[in-house]
Amino acid sequence: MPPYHHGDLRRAVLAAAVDAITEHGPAQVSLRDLARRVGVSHAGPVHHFKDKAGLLTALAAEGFALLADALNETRAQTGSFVELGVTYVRFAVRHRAHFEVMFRPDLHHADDPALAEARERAGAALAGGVEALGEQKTGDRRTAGVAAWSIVHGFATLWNTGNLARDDDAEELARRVAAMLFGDD
Amino acid sequence: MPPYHHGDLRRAVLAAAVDAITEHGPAQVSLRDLARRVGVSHAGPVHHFKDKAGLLTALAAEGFALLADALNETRAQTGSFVELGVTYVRFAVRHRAHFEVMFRPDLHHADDPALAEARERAGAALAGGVEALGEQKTGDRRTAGVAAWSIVHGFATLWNTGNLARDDDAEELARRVAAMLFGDD
DNA sequence: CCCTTAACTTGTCAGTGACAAGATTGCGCG
DNA sequence: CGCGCAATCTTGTCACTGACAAGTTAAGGG
Repeated sequence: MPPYHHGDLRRAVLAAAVDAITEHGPAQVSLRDLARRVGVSHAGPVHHFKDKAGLLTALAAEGFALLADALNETRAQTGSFVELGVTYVRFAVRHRAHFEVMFRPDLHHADDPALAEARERAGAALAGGVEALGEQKTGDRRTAGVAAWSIVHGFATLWNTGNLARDDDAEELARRVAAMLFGDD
Repeated sequence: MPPYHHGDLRRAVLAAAVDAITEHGPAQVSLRDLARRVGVSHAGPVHHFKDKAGLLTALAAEGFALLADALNETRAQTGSFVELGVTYVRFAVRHRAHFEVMFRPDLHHADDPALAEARERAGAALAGGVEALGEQKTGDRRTAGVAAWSIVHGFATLWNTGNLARDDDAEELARRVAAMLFGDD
């Protein structure tokens, strides 16, 4: 007989959600299935997330936080924009479930402060990497930032949706693609 | 009393789906709601699409066909890669519902031949635009193609998910971003 | 030791996707 | 002209889902 109190239901449900989404995509996960996986009654998770959207919002926030950490780490280590882009792509591939939920605002509670803050942090980390590029290469800095984000985000999305040939290594191809944007810095 | 046979249910349901997805996102559309909008019983649409996934697959195929047409048209008119990219973005913004479904393979019947063929056609149109670029600019042609697709797809996705500032004009900003990839050709 | 409150369960309701079986209609073919 | 067949649509049903309401259990501060 399992104990009445799970102990760390919130974390367990989030982990189960990652598994379920990785297997079947975010569209087909159900709160009830997650509850079953974790071994808890069908309304258990509701207490922690309020909503299905609440669950996915929490997942998205966690994802942005993880991304921000990863970006800041490679920024501290290399200072290279290309490697920052590779980190972005690596995150998207390795944390596919998080990544898919992060950019699906129709599944979120748009006003969630934790989500907004985490998103902000990740955006700043990415923008900081573009700052490091010389002025002559980037032209307008804001446009350069949008271009940088676009190319790595697009690559990650296309890779994850199976639109790029799978015989390449994602990171290696991403490195060559990112290098095409701003010379090879 | 409406007639027993609708006449063009397939087209009507697809159109209703576009409206519904534009309003509420692809996650919350229900076959039953579409049936209601069109004025037909809840199982009517099933006959034409078999599945919910079948409906979305048909929508995606229609989207790829429209995109291929648009790309081929501007390719015939300008031959400029930048304008091809702008066309890609314009399509994504103007046909948001189609675009969202097109790149969500977890909602499709992956083996649908019509979808594969339409996707093929759009891919070829895009690749053709990159061919036109001089060899010295592109380096490896395959990598250049991936980079081109990535940057316009990423921009379109970020714009549609509300991650880019809305005070810009999408097409104008997209033009500047695309121009950053291969000089300004 | 109590009692407040967080954590979880049980029960229920409307809405959904899928399927089966029946009703209606248009159309080809004799 | 009319008969029958197949496509189109309807009605009925089932298991599953998200949301909510109300009850149960346990933990921890006073």
